[in-house]
Amino acid sequence: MGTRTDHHAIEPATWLRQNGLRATHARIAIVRILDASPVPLTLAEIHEKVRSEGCDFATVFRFVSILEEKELVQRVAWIDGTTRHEIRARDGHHHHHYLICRTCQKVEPLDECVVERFENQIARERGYSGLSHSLQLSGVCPECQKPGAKARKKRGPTTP
Amino acid sequence: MGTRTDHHAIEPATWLRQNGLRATHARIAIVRILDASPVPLTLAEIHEKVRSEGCDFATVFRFVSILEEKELVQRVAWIDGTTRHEIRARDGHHHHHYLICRTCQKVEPLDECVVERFENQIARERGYSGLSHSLQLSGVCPECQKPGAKARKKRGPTTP
DNA sequence: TTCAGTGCAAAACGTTTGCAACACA
DNA sequence: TGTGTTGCAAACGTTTTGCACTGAA
Repeated sequence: MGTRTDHHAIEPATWLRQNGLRATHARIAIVRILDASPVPLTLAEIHEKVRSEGCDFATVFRFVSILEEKELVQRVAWIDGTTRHEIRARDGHHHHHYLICRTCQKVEPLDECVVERFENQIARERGYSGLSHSLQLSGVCPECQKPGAKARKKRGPTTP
Repeated sequence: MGTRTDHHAIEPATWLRQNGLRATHARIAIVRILDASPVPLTLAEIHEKVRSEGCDFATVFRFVSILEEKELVQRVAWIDGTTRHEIRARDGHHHHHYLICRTCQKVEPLDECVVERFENQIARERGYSGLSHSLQLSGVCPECQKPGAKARKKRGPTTP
C-alpha cells in the first residue's frame, strides 16, 4: 500500500507559493499533516498534531479556511456529525469515499467512486451543472445558472 | 406529487405506543413535523415548527435522540455542516439522497440509490455486514462481527 | 398515584473574531 | 521595512445536562 505523499513530490513551501500563499512555519506544518493523512481530519485533530510546533488553533482554523476558499482542501461532513478536512490530491482524484466501522470507528478509504456516473446522468436529466458530491449530491440548478443570478453564497468560515 | 404522509396511515400516538414510547403532546407534534417533511430537518427547524405548541428545544433534542437510538429516525450529516434528522419511512425505503443547489439551497429528493449495488459488492469483498450509507459508507468490520466483540458504541446524544 | 417526560436555565463545546506582536517576502 | 500572519483571549452559537415541576398511564 502506498502513502498519500507518494503523489506529492512538491515541497509544501513550493506548493504554497505556487498557489499564491506565504510559506510560514505553521502553514508548512499544517500542509504536511494534511498531506500525510489518509483520512479527513477535524480542526482539533490537525491542531493536536501541530501544537508541538507552537501552532495555535486559530491559525489552523484560519489557514484551513483559506485553503478551502481556494479549493485546495475539501470540507467533508462526517457521518458522526464532525466536520473534517481533506487536502486535494494532485493526481487527478478530487475526493474519496470511506468505509467506517460503526463499532471501532476504523476508517478504510475506497478508491472507487460509483456516484460519478450517476452524477452525470442527474446533471443531464435535471439540467444541473457543476455537480459534486461528498455526502449528498449538490450542484447549481437551472434558475441559478441564468446569467445575473445571485452570487454564489459562501459556505463555511471566511477569512478577514 | 404525493406527500410523505401518504405512506403513514398509522396515527403518531399509535405509532409511538407501538414502539414502546409514551404518546405526549410534544412527541406527537414532533412526529407530525418529521412525518410531513420531505427533507431532513435540523433540531432548530423542528423546534421552530413546534414552539407554537409550547414545546421546548430541550424536549426536541431529547426526543429526537431517543428516536435515533431506536433507529426510528436517521441522523444525516448535511453538506453545509449542519446535522439533520429524517424519520424512517415505513414503506421500505430506509433513506433518501438529495440534490442540493449550492446557490439557492433548494433541495430535491432523489428516489434512486446507486450506492446499494456497490454496497453489496463492498460488503462481500471486505467482509463487512450491516452496511448503510448517507454520506460515507459505514458498516461493521470483520473483527467487530466476532461474537463477544465489544458492545456497539453509541452515536450521538444520549438520554438520561 | 407514580415516574417518565418536560420546561427552564446553566454548563459544556466548537466555532469565529479582534487586536497587538511577530515574521516572511 | 511593511504587510500579511500569528498567538492570545474573548465572543458566539449550538449542543448537552441538572433539577424541580407536570402530566400520561
